[in-house]
Amino acid sequence: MLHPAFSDKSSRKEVVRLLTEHGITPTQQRILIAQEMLSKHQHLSADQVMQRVNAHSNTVSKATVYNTLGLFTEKGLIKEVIVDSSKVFYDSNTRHHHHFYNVDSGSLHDIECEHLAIARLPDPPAAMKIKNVEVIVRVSSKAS
Amino acid sequence: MLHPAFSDKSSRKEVVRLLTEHGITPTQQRILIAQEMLSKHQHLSADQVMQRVNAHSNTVSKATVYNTLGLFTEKGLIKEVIVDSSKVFYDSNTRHHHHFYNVDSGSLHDIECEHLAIARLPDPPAAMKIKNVEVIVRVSSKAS
DNA sequence: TTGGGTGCAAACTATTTGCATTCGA
DNA sequence: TCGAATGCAAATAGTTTGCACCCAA
Repeated sequence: MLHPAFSDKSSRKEVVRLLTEHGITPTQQRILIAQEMLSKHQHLSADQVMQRVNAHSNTVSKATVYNTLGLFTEKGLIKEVIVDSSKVFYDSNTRHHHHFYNVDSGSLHDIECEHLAIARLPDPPAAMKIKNVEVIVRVSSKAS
Repeated sequence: MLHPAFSDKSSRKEVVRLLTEHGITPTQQRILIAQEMLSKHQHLSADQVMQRVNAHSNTVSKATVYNTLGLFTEKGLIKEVIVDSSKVFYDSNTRHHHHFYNVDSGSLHDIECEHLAIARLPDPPAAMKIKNVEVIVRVSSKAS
């Protein structure tokens, strides 16, 4: 299941359209980062994005990667996943869903919403509204 | 609801017994940290523990606070709560439960297990076993 | 004496910030 | 042109590590 706006490895033109639609000025660096991040459903850390974008050339600085991923998140292009205290993951699947987190390998797997139901969610504290409900299922290898 | 082993603000003697029972050598610093952390059900960051322990005296270093909280977690005296990319919270409630996380104030509130049921949890990936299932309900003030 | 346990300063890592430079409309 | 975007360096904050010291066997 790919990003709503994509059907295969993102062409530059598709990426430019998508950024524009989300109110993001499509610059050279942002296009490179978006192509890497949105080409398929995946969970990448900022550092992984940095490495992939700069695998051949060396055109995007670390600060720009961080700032750009933050911008994409704010604009709703991607989502942050907080499961590990040591780093943030960015998820190109923006549909509401949950995660298996493999604590041995550090890898994430989606749990589609229709495969996990929450019954009896209590009311939030007074004067608060629910922003989202996230389920993290931490797994480890049976051996360990 | 207090820590299983406590009925009120922890006395030094109670803390020493609890540490010993969990296989932790009760040193001066560990006792101070345990008294602060375990006196009631609460969610504190390492930094908050540091400040409280050293509020009057200045006897425990930052590294020792981190190492000690890590040790307590490993020995099952407290639990880590990962809801915010900027810091880890430590929870003196070791029973299985979930959390409301107020993204405005950064405060956590327990959701007791019996108030939240999960239906249809899918099987974990092959050769993996479930370590825990954690639900985070992020809330914000209705106004914002 | 000696070896693991303890505590802390310093190191490390992820992330953010400030500002001079460059780019895109 | 000119404000927005970028890149870099340095700052920051949370956390981890390396090593001196201590204590029980």
